[in-house]
Amino acid sequence: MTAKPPFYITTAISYPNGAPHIGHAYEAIATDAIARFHRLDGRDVYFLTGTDEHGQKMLQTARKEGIEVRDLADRNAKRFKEMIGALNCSNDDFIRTSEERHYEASQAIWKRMADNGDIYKDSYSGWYSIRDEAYYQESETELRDDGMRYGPQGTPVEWVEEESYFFRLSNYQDKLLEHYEKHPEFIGPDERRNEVVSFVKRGLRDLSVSRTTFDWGIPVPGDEKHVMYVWVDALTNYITGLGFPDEAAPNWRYWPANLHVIGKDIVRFHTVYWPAFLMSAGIPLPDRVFAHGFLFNRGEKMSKSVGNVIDPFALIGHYGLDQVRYFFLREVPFGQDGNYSHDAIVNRINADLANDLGNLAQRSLSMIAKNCGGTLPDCGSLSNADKAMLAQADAMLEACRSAMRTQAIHQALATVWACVAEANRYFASQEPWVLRKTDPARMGTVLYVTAEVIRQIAILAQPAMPDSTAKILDALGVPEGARNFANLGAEGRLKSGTELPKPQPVFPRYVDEEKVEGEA
RNA sequence: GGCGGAGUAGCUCAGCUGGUUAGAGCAGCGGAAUCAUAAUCCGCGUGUCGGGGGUUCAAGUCCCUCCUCCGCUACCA
Repeated sequence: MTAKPPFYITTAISYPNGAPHIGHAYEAIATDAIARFHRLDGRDVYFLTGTDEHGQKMLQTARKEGIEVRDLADRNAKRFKEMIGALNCSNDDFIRTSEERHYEASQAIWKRMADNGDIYKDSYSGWYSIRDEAYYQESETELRDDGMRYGPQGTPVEWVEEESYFFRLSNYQDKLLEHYEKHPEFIGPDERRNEVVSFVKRGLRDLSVSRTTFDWGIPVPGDEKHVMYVWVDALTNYITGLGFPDEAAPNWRYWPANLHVIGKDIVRFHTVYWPAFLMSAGIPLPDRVFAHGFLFNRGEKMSKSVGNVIDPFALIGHYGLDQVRYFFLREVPFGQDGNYSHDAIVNRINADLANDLGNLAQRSLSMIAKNCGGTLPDCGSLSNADKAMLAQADAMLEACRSAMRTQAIHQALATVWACVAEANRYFASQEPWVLRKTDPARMGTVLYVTAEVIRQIAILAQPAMPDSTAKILDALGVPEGARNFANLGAEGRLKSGTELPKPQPVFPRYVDEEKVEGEA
């Protein structure tokens, strides 16, 4: 018995200056599915998610609401944590950057970078927009008739000079390029890697990593009027979560991370700044950073003004949690942008879940209940059709693994649903309802084969739909301890004679109540 | 402007290093069956493979050019 190999996976941490939205939910669902996949495949998985709570925007939001920033952080972080729970995520921890442990970790990595000579004090100046919380090049700004200067977002800017610590990012250009070269899998999808490489090739400037204009952040060690600017603070969460700087901590063995799942908008921070920080601090680099796309509601970007902001809690309340998880994972090629609409969700729920899988399980299990005394029938000698059906089911695991190596979750599910479709064809062509009268033993074999195929389908669909697949596996009499990928294939075949509970439909059809609410 | 990607059936997309009548899912139309959640199964596509030119015995697949769309082009996360 060898120890399970570790697998450390993270989501980006969410900025909780507002309520969680569908984008946050999507990232959490996808990361959870990947985590569950590897857990079922025999890895020792550690899954971290959380909130990134510092910065000026949090302060501004708190001021606007007339509350203390820490209270705002507490309130909203709680809501994000609730969302993670409501989505049935299997995370091992939920980190908040306002926690004491994170202050320790961030100051430790800062010191290591400073000890390595990569941090120096200088002054930072430029046209600053308070509203954007960003500096701009003079060329990006314009002087308008009112005598005020405006930034590219149309917000007023003012000339600011600020003392700041800098990180010598410029020293890491060659090292980073070499790393991308030697580890082509470091950035995914591939299109993102090309963008990053071309960005780094243009040359890197040193990075401002502290601020003195606000104090809601982690103090710079030895110079407390500075707080760390977002990059060091936020990215460090990935090692805080494992006990850094205590490298003897029990969870430190999970580092380096196998996978950081992030949105495409923060690719640079994770594939340029983060590895440079880690190199500087003498910490090994993560294996891979994968950027997913954005979700659009009927082709439109979600925005408050358009009024199409979808609350994840409302969504899962309306369609069902596993239905929503399945929809996003199956419908959107992971890594690309995706569209969702009420019609698209209903279509997936009814076609893939209710009609194809749910109905297949129900029709076969009902026959077993009615014609085989409620126990799993004997498996007689196998016909070529039986063998072909089982072979396709047995082959799913390798195809899914191959897809999941590049986070192609949608492809893994497509593989499973191709088997669902084949099982429906198999069932229809074998006509067990006819065999019931002509050859009951043969009917038993067909029902056995069908049940066995459903078993494997359900096991492989667990990462996407943990609760629903558990119900199916219960209905098949599969013990709790026999639901891992190790139980797939010929070794794990269903045992004839097992008593089965009375079958219950698992995936109800979604019936449109004549176009009501839920304008999803 | 520079670099990169994309434009294939009503919709969403597969089509690797060029080679039999260009495919899948969904939607649509017709039929079969009745075990099942009116679910399932079978059959049905005359698509200018964005436009034009070229290379080749042969191009959706290579080259040139044009059009359209998208991403990246550093410090909001």
